[in-house]
Amino acid sequence: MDTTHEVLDFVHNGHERYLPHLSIDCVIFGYHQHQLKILLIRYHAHSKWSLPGGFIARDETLTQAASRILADKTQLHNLFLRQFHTFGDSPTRLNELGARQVHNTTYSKVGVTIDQNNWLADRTLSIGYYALVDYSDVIIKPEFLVDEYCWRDVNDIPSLLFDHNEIIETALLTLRSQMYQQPIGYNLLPEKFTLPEIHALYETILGRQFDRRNFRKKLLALGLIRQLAEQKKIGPHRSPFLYEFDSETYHRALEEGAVLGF
Amino acid sequence: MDTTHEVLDFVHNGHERYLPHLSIDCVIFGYHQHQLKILLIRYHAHSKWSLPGGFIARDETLTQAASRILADKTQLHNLFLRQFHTFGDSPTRLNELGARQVHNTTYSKVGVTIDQNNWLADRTLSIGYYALVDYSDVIIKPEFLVDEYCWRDVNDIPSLLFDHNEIIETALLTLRSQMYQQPIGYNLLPEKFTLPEIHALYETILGRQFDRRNFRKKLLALGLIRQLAEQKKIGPHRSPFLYEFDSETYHRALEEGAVLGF
DNA sequence: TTTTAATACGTTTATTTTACGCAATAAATT
DNA sequence: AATTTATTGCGTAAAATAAACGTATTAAAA
Repeated sequence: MDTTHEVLDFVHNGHERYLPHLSIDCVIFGYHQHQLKILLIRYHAHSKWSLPGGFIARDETLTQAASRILADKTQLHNLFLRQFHTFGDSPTRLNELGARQVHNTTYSKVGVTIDQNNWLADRTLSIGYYALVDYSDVIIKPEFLVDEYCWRDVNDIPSLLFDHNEIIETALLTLRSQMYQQPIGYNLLPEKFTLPEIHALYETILGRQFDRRNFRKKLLALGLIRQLAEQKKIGPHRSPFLYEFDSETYHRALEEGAVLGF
Repeated sequence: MDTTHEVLDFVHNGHERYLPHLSIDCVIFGYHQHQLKILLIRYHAHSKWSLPGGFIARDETLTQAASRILADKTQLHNLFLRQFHTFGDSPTRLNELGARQVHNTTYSKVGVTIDQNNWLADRTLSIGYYALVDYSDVIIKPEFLVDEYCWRDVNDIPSLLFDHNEIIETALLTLRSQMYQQPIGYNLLPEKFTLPEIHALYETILGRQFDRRNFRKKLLALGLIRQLAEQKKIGPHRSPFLYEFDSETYHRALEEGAVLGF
């Protein structure tokens, strides 16, 4: 939606294309060099930030909808994306009047008022998805109704609209718990990577430290990674070896789980 | 809904009370004496069985809706109940014509046809919840539109309506994975229970064996259970001691997780 | 050549898990 | 009353895993 005309059409006829009462909210975790951030957006004329989200088209699957919304925001495809919870308990979701006021602030940009009968004024449950991206790869495409974007550190999230703080909390718990069981987030590494790189990835996402030497032993023992003959040049220090994933073990671990057990 | 009149009102005016496009499906696991079963229902005039489910009232939270639906089916309250996934990918959910035919078979009982514009004919996503009950406690209340009920062993589930087989598969995976992390299912035991009782509970739900002696050591080491002075009389064999939960450790384990690690 | 800061590749110790052995006991059987 | 049977209680030894840590190697700069 890039023009006033498109937004007006969405407000008045969106319910023909999208399912009402349901939205998707995306917690997009952005990892880069020892930092884990979340993409937030600020809708027009709002002071509070929100999670990026969208609606489910009537003719697409739920997974397609989530992928499309994620791709719209990041311009990236085939990202790691997982559903984690559906939110329908918060008072801010039940209070239609409050939700309508929030929408009216946003849509004031196109001079339209969401009345009680508008489909956007309905009570809406939200299906939460989380994604993992390298935030240095993301190119934000400005959206008509969004004033600002930012990457905020997971430990420094401000008070957000609706129940979005709770959504982030649940997403982070899910991500961390799943990362202990499955080889998640490996799409954040290049094809060939060094031990310090994958080590930093784990430490950052899980928010704790791992002994370098035990970490290496564990991944090798699980057969998840394979050491290559090549080394990487990294400035003034000893050159670390490059590793690659053993794709068979990797995919088996994704399906059946491979307990890291640190 | 017990009468034709109530059903007709539901078909024609249900969208005023309930959110369209969304349903809740409940996988009700029934445990009893070394058996784990799932409650299935057969809607009027159908050959295939389904999961029990329902809709979300406009003025209740998602959790309230799931609890209400579960209580309606089992006549039991305060059961262990958890959301596990929202389903919106299956072709049987996207194909509105197919879904409408299924509804028409059911509602033929009251001589009404669901037309294309009826709210029940809309595409519907389903939020999956699972519950754990002692099936010997359950008193099924007959419903007007349901011809038959049954408890089927988890290892012997027939082909069900829509994507309900997939929903059960996901529920079972979730239940088992969560049971390794948290003290789940303890509401299936009496206040004071014996080691063989809790041992059988774990073996049955997780579908594998645990060494009796190591199992006891583990639960005691975690501080989850406390041995009492009392013993239980069990016919012709040695009297087992009774145990109770340490409620502090128990609740901490529910929140923070306590890895069983067998 | 020495220094610095990083990686590589161990070894040792502690802890946890797994596999069993065997005595105790309640009631039925001889 | 002793024996048998099926079960529970409690322990120990071995194996596997996790945690802690030592030290040589290496790349480049001082």
